[in-house]
Amino acid sequence: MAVVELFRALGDPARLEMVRRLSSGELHTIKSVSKGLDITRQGARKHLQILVDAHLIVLKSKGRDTDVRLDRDTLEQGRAFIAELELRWDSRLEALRRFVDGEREQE
Amino acid sequence: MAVVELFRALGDPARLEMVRRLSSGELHTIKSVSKGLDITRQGARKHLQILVDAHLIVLKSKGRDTDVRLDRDTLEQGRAFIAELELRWDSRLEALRRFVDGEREQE
DNA sequence: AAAATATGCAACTAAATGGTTGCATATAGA
DNA sequence: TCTATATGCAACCATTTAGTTGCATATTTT
Repeated sequence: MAVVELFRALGDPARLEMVRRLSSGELHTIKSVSKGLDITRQGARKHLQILVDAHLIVLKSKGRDTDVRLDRDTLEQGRAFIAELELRWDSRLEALRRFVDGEREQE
Repeated sequence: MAVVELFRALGDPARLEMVRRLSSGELHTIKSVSKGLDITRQGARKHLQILVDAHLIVLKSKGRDTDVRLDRDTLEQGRAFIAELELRWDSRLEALRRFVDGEREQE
């Protein structure tokens, strides 16, 4: 299930921060999105690769540097997955309510 | 940031399956929610503890067994976080569009 | 052409993770 | 009361992960 990889990719402070940065404001390169994370460039690069593998970001080489952009669709899949869980949960409560109502009718 | 823990907790096949089970249908105990996951009871228990620590589930001892229920609020926080990212992303595109329009006006 | 910049890739290490086995305990059922 | 069931807890192990250092390469800038 691809959504597991997605959540796993988001489940790290450095990577989540990167995604946050990418979601807003300026265009980013590997350099800029990695800045100030308190890890080496190579460390940051590994995190970026994990985000790539989870299809959360796309890298595009552009001359000397590499542009990084967020893949909104993947983000949306994650959101939809959670929404689905919530929906199932709500339906479950609804079913329970009906069950209880049914019980009452038996009285 | 608590949402990191949440995503990390969801980023494992066994745990995600547990959450899926909990989201729908029947009431669950530690036993039932762990059934058929191809790991030992103790292994499953560790996963459940991670879900507890991430506030995704709540355990409640009830006689011999322990009820497990999903915490919808935490799920919702995760969904809201992603929604926020998407919103920022969309605003960013919007700002870019306005920028491009501005450029045109200069012509 | 030389220097600076942005990157890639591989090898290595420490710590975290996912899993196990083994043993103890409390409640339910016969 | 005896047995079965559902659980807790700790120690241990293998693998993965997050991080590093070191070196190579391509593109800009001066």
